[in-house]
Amino acid sequence: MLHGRLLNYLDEVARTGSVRKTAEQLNVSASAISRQIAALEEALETQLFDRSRRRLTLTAAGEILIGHVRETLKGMNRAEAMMEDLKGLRRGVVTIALMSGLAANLLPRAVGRFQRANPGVSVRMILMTTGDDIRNAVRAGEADMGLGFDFPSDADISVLEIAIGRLGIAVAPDHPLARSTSVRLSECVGYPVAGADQSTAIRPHIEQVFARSNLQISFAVEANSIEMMRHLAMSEGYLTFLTPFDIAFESRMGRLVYVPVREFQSDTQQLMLIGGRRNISAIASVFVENIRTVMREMAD
Amino acid sequence: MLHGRLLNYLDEVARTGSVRKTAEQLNVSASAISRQIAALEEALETQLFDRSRRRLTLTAAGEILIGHVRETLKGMNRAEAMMEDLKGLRRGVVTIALMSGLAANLLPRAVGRFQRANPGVSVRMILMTTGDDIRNAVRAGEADMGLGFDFPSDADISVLEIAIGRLGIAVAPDHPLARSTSVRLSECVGYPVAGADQSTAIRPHIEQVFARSNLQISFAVEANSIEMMRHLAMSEGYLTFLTPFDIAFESRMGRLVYVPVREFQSDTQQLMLIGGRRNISAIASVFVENIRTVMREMAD
DNA sequence: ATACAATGTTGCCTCAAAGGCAACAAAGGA
DNA sequence: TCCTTTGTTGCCTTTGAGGCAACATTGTAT
Repeated sequence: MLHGRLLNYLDEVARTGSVRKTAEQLNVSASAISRQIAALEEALETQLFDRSRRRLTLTAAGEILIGHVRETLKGMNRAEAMMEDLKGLRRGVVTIALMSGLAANLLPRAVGRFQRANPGVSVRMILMTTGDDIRNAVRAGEADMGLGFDFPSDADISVLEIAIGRLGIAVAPDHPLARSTSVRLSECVGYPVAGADQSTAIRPHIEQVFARSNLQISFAVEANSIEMMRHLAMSEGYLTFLTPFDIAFESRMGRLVYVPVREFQSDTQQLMLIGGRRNISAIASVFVENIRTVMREMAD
Repeated sequence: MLHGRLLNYLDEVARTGSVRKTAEQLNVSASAISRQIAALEEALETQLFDRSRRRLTLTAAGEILIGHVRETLKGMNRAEAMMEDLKGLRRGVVTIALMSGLAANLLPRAVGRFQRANPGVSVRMILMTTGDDIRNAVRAGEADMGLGFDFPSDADISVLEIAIGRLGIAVAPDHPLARSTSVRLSECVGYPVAGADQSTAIRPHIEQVFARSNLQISFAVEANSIEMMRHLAMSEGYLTFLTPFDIAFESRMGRLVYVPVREFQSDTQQLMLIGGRRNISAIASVFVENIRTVMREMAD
């Protein structure tokens, strides 16, 4: 099996306080249990049980560990149940609601992997314009999960994965600033800028930082489409303020370059994958794991 | 170590898609990894990787399992870090906010165990009258955790443990109903009843069920103290509506008997242990684990 | 106070299982 | 088509987990 028997030993010994009772319960010898626990304590260089009286009682460190142990055992049961569920249904629907800008970058790879491994399961992607729409769709059960930036914490929403991205500039490889490893905000003025308009979530961030630096910035072009901003940067040489997530694909292709901006250091954007409160379906959680993987890959 | 190396094998193979790369990375032979994974798949009777192309790619079931694997590895790191923290501070303060009624039953045992193992750590118990007070105390950081019934879900609150208790009647062992294993609501009328008053959380539940059954009930005594109700049941022979949690101690001593009521079957009360959103301190999570254990013991 | 029963631990042994090495079949690329 | 690289398998070594019996220690009942 995946997990050694030590986990069960610890759980039962913590529960009964007795090595011999545990031994009888689990059909092993008492010595085996005693030895395994002693070895673990030595490996961790931490006393887990208090043996002063005749019963073994958990120490503070032991309480911490037993929490992890029980969480692990429960998790394994959940996983096994889900895998069992999966054997039946090889078809179904997974629905995800997301911000329009993310459609071209993050999702396609995740969807590709997923459907290659799971033909017969169709994926519905619902593009939305505001974060509130996404949250409502997830809360109402219209979507199994949602993907977007900076969702506020919410009772009926659980955060499945989170990745931080620092706002910076995205420019074509032949742009004067493309070779820098880091730029100041003052270096950005003077170049034609294509910016996100007032309807986007990024805009307030940008204005705030410019105001703090006492710098005046004028946008040569404004748009509510990240897709448009990417093209303006790639083909027309504009400077844009975006995060690495927005240009992941173009970055790999060598068509755009991301450069961090010093003043944006503390202004991070959080890319969040959210789900509803109720238990997610087996096939949906498979898809979740695909997205998680891609998100982690993009965070490097 | 606690967890076998298989966990790391799975994680790395899933990441790289290659057995040989993983072998080099982890300083083991490729055959060892290949065999372990194959053995696990046989034990689970489930294909975890797709070997159709040259690379190993996760199947749907594999995605499920890898989620559990990574959660386990992360959890182990957290636990180790906490245990390390613990080595330094052998003293500190843990603060818990709770409903007055719970003071006499659940907490003393948990506190006793905890302080016996951790002298030098003082425990502050703040008794409060309403659930909202408790939530606010936890949210504001005035208490490390809170214990009470039926907290509504809340963004800044995380549920650390939950135990369900069915409402029923609590009577002295010599009460006519004490020998029943289950009673109907109609059997309860005619006996003198000591009930919780309007300020408590239990009261609405009770009234609702009586109304549904078209039964009229009159309370001979009303009180806002569960302590008082227990004494009325024990010494004066009153019938009270309570949950097993309220009389756990007296039940063990044989001084009160809990009997389920059929009509209350679906009316459950949830005893919840809650914490704030931010990471809990090492010593506080030790205390949490103590309470969890006691809660599980009382749930049998 | 003493004898007894029960507990956790340790020494010695057995055996299963994990790991390493080399060889093999198959798949992808030049 | 040839060659490299991949995952796998057979055979062997080595590690470590488990069983049995004896021991020291602690709590309990007489």
